[in-house]
Amino acid sequence: MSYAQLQLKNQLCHRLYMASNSIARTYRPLLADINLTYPQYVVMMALWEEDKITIAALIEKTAIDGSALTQILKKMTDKALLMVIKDESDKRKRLIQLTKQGQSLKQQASDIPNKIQCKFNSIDSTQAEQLMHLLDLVVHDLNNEELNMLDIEE
Amino acid sequence: MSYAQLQLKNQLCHRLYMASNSIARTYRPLLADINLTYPQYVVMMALWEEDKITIAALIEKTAIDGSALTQILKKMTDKALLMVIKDESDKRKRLIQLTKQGQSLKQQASDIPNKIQCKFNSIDSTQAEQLMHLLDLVVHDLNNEELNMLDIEE
DNA sequence: ACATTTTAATTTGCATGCAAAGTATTTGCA
DNA sequence: TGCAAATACTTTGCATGCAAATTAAAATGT
Repeated sequence: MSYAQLQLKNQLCHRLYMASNSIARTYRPLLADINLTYPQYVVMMALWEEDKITIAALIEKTAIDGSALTQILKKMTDKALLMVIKDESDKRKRLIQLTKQGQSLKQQASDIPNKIQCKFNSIDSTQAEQLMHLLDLVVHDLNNEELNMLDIEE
Repeated sequence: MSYAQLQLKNQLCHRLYMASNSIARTYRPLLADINLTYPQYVVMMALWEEDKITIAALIEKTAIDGSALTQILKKMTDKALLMVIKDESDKRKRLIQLTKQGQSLKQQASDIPNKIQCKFNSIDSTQAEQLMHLLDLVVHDLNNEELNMLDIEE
């Protein structure tokens, strides 16, 4: 009975770990068809929604780590999906802009959400929304915790 | 209105991506205190539950990728947390056994679940269970999908 | 104006996660 | 018996995720 909390089967975190990996594994072959990794796909989605934004805005929108993003953008530039442009009004900033090819990839990617959705057989849309809501709470709590700690230190 | 499914804010997968990363980031400093990474901690939890199991069993229990696990076990061996022993009855297999230090680390880790739980302020235990259940469904669906494909190919 | 601080990105080093290929062993079967 | 097929791992190569240190440029304070 002791240490019950240390049991893997009771841990929310381990569930998240497994689910996140499962999803990434599921996306990989689909994204390979259009020569993207999952984080790169996330970057593309962000840019398809709003093009020519700063790296900071991209970090905010995608939740991809900044230092990782630098490398990712480098590879995507090599693939001619986007360009990293200096912002002349503030030379610290960089603007990310899709190329024609980057823009046209949107059509080829348009069926991916459906293909993914088809794999969820035991979850209806209500449960999916519930799940998204709960995950938002998790993220909010964990990110807020960091803010709280900053408050305390001040 | 078009391409609504391609919007990040509507994607369950992106939520999972963010939540999983948030959790890992939250664990990191706590686990650093006992010199473990999150996957290493998962391995320890599995072994605290049941010691001297095969690598295959460890993969089954932890859901850590086999090739990654090989490397992880190597590092944990270097830290004298465990030993990788050849199974004499079947020389393909390896048995993983905790060292004294590995066993005693359990006490030092016993407060980590509570410390993590404390960070979840907006989620009660009912919601946590709900969340775990939904994540189980996700994992089940995505892993089953692979099985289904195997069925088809046969 | 000018030094200090803050911002925005990049670089570096380490630890996975994963697909694909490779290496022993053991099983299964003709 | 002997060899192909299945097992159980390991190795390799590539792409992150992240903390910490660095670099460059803009904002602030005096």
